[in-house]
Amino acid sequence: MSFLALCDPLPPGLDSTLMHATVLSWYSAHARDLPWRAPGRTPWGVLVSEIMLQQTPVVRVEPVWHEWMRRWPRPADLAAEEPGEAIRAWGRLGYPRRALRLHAAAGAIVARHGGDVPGTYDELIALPGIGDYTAAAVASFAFGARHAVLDTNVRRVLARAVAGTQYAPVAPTSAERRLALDLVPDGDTAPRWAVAVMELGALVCTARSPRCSACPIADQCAWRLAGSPPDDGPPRRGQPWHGTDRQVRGRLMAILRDSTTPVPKHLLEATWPDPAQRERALDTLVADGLIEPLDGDLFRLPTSPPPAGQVG
DNA sequence: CAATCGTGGGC
DNA sequence: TGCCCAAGATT
Repeated sequence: MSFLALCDPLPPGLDSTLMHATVLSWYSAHARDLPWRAPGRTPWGVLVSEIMLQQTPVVRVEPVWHEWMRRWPRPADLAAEEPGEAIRAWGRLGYPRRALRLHAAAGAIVARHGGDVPGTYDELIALPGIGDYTAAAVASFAFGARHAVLDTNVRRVLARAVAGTQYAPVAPTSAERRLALDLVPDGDTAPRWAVAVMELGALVCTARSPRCSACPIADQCAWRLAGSPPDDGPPRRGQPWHGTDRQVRGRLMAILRDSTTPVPKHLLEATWPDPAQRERALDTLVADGLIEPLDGDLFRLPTSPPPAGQVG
């Protein structure tokens, strides 16, 4: 049983009121001026930003987000577009399945919700590509709901400040969820608290070299008060890259993205020397609905949505 | 539940 | 240079 699991509802000695005040004050002074946080933001803009930000840094997302908002200011605009155009406009953000799922989510928003992004967690998480984090984030940021918005930043801040460990567990635990929810203040401060903790993790309480000297809660941080002990958990495995199917898929997608006309298969052969692996990558991309095979050994980005239920 | 799924920048 | 990491979701 973990340290957190022993604490109900909050760890003894944790002054959550002080933590709220300190973090919220810090956020007022240091929050980044991001477009999806601007006063005129729409729920759709928030949703698009959250999907793009999954595993992708802010600096790379910003220009693509602007272009998407310009082209597809409402869910219905994207839904009316070919899925391949969403994939193309995704550019090099990575994980292009997100673009396909976002396109499918736009369709579902039109079909189920009259074209308006739904405001509840349950409705949001039912959309393709939206999981626990994104549903909570959109419900909170765009609609003011009270949720535990548990992303990698928040998990790291709470692991350090409250649990006293350098890193959060590999996967979110029920104890983490309960702690995060218990810490969300009541009333209309909830969404601001959520974004403030996230921002603290992104700018100060970073994974590798935390800037504790600039941290507003350094004097409350359990990890720091314990002498910043190194993580004692199992080593975190990095994902292999060179030689993997992901690398091959990436190269194939790059070619197809950059071509507005169907690409002959022989032009794809230059991407990878191993024919078997190349074929496998091509097959899985077709199966994923990310590319479309045509007669005559031609391939292109998809012009019509994959069969219902396939995107996911 | 562990594996899979892109990409590029910083240290 | 190679490794680690970035607002996860899905099966």
